[in-house]
Amino acid sequence: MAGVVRLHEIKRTCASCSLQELCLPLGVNEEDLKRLEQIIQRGRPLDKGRKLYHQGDPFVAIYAIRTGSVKSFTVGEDGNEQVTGFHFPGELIGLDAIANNHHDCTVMALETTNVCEIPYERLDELCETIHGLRHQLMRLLSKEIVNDQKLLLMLGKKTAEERLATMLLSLSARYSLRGYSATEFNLSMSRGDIANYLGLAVETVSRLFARFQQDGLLAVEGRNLKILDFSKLKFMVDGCEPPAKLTENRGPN
Amino acid sequence: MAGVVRLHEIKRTCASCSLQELCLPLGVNEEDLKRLEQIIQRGRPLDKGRKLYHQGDPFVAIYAIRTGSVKSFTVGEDGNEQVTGFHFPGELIGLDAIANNHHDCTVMALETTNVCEIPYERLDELCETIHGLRHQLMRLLSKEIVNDQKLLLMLGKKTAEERLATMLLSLSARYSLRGYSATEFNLSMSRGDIANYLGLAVETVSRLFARFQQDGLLAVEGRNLKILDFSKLKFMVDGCEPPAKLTENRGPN
DNA sequence: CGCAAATTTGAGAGCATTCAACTCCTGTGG
DNA sequence: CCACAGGAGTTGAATGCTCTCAAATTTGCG
Repeated sequence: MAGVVRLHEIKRTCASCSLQELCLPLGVNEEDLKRLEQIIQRGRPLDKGRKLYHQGDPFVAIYAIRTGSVKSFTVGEDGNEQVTGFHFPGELIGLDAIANNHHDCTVMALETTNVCEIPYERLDELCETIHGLRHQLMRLLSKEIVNDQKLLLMLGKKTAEERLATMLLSLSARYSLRGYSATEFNLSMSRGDIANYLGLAVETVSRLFARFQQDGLLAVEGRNLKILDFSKLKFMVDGCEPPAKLTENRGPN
Repeated sequence: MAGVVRLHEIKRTCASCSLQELCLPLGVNEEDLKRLEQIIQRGRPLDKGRKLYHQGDPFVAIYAIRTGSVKSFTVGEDGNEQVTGFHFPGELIGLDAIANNHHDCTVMALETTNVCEIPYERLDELCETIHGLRHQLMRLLSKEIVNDQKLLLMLGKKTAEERLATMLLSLSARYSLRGYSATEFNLSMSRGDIANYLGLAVETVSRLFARFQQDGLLAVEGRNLKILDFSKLKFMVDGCEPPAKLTENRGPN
């Protein structure tokens, strides 16, 4: 319906997409890629605050972020939110819906965001014959499990300080992978989202940013962030000890 | 090598397995099931404390618990453990290894445990032609993501009390699904494992058990557990409010 | 039976939360 | 252009939940 003006941008193909290597096409040959492209739909941009899908929505498709960023969160029966993740270009979302045939979380745009919609049934059909695609999809599912488990480790054991440091380094690494600066970037999520995600109070996050800045680790100005001391941040994350070689004296096997 | 005595037990088939409906075979027809069975290996039982695989081991197969139970845990660089889950008959483990081609956690038997070993490459081959199998595998992967995210919600926001209540109810439901009593069962994991899993100190868990018992919610005696008041436990888990209908006055979409 | 590990119990300390007030930023309407 | 409303973010003070340390007690197993 919209003008044809930036059709070239909207109809961008996987083959020409810079995110190929992070996304579903990884490991799929050129020919098969064309078949994949045929089932992918690219709608209009999602404005900030708009939802891609709601918790409870029937499962129809999975989505890849093309530009922008989103947060996903679940709402418990008691009504309060838990942010389960932030997602950036090249990342696949909606995979949790395969289990129960409906989405278990809501996904909301943190800024203007473009997504690729991949109807699951048709993707599944393609998986039958395209081995690489099948495997990459599995890998991405598996990766999400690994990620969640890392997050678990974090929420279970780490202090507020360690949690924030971990998140900042994760963001930095992800931006870096996508060709952006690893040291300076803009947070697309609010302090509230960060706090919720990390299982902390907003005030605590605010105080931590203040302290990190005071300690010369960061330069923070609203949502603009500059990392000044990577090594100290990493030091926080790893606990305390440098990678010591543990002499395993545990049981057999 | 072992005697032929209980061969009938060891060579038990999927078709005759009572866990069929919880496990990989769900949605696979009889004929295809035979093909699946052919690739599955059932080794000797794993004694308590033995490890099924180590963090870092190359990825060869996924496993289904047949009898017994296991815990899975990751060891951070700083050396401390995080228990990421407990697994019971019918549950598939090792799925996290698909992502990076090596296991990201260690799995240890909590009691004598039998597992079915399913070589991944051959499973993948079967997935090519057996649609139901492919879909079930995806579902199980997805389910694990959903589970982890629920756990995240728990560790992020809940109090110690709520965490333990949540875990007990989860165990109860799982035992019940497997045909055991929902109200009385034996914990195969130590207090330490529980504490670690829930992100609490051992002492806290111990005190909670004492308090729950004192409040008439449970009867605890070592690892034997009887749930006396389900509704109160559920009440704890849900936060506080009965399923109130929230008048959603949020944004559009 | 006896040691070692697991569990329980007690007391005190600390980190993060909660409550409260205030500032800053943004967008809207006069 | 400016005043104002409202949300987002910051800062301060006090409470409290959970942890840590310490020691007693029980359980499991050789």
